[in-house]
Amino acid sequence: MSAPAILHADLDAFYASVEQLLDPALRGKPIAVGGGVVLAASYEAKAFGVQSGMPGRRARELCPELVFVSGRFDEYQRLGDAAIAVLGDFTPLVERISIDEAFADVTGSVRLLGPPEEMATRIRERVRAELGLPISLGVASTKHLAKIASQVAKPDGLAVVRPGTERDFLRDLPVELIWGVGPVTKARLAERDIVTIGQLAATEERTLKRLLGEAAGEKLSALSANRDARRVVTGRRARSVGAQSALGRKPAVAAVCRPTLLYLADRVASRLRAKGRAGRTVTLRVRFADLRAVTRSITLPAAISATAILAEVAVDLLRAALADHPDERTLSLLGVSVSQLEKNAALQLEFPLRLGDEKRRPGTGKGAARWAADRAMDKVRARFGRAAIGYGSTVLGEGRAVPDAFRALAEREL
DNA sequence: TCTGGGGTCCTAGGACCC
DNA sequence: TCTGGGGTCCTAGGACCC
Repeated sequence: MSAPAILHADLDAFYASVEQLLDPALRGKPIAVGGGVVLAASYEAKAFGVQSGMPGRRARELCPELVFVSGRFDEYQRLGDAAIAVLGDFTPLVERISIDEAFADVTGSVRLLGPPEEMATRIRERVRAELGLPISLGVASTKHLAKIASQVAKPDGLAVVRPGTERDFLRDLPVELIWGVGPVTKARLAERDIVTIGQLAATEERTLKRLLGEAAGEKLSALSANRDARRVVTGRRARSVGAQSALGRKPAVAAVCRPTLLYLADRVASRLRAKGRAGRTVTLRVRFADLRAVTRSITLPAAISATAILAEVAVDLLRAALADHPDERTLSLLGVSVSQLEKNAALQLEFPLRLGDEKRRPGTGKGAARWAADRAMDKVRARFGRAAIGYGSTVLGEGRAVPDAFRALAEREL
């Protein structure tokens, strides 16, 4: 077997590129997808400093001629899938990271399809010819290097790190190009005058562990010295499911909290049911007016996926969180997530509704009735769409910052 | 110039068990 | 009885990524 050959593919300014593809009038112009918040910006807009996550007002200040488009989320999904599928024509070992990004291990395809660099070139040509989209590729012997290479290649480029040149390639790059080094770690390293990956590699692992913790120290020590043993993994499954909503500034009263938690619980629980999964740990996230966030969680004796039960647990957790913060009476965000996922959704039929309740037989009692009601609602939605029937969605449906269709794009495969 | 939503992984302390 | 050590689970918080 020849040297490992890993590709990392990354569609450039993906949502914005799709909009410019579908509407030629937008090409060459600074555009942003979104409105209240910038969900994505074209390269022309980025040149003005416009970034995703930025408030729309701020973006307009930076770039007065910025064109806002509302977003065609079904097209993003379709084209993202199609681009990743091109990788699948070169190897079955494709690990999708997000809607617009994936790793591919082409080591086993070299003999049949040629050098990895040629495969990368053909992938870029095909995505351009068949889909009309720019895509950047990195080619290297590890995931870490391939990912950095694709960032270096952007926009619309190809970068190859040849076997044997890895350490040279890394030496003068800034530490923040390492996957997992963000602002905090960067600052902590800078205090020790560690700025480049070469300097990081020259630092004792002991020192890094003391500075950054056991796991982070070990990881950075390995990555900086080009010891990346991670394999490309197909079919990764989500380990948690969540939903959250920014509220602006809302009083912490039942009239606000209950419908919001019901809506969030419904989003989470219906996703779980659709995949025949359920989870034992429920985590509630609260952010107060000052943007300080706290979480409260509980691990249940059995996994759940019924909307009403999840909502009740979330309400209880919120009560506990508010009791611990009696001064905070204004909320800016609520979130609900479920983890410790299990395969069997039917387990919840035996879950007692209240602590101390006796065990119910499967198929009887309130839990079963609620589950059956949820299933019936799921079926109506499958035929007529999500808005046809529901709990809190109509309460919050209008005026929220981000459309449900965008939320769905960020969801991970369960 | 603190801004949206969906995620992953790590740490640290406490409870509990052997 | 006291002391020590190891392991697992749970909870809360935090850094980071797309």
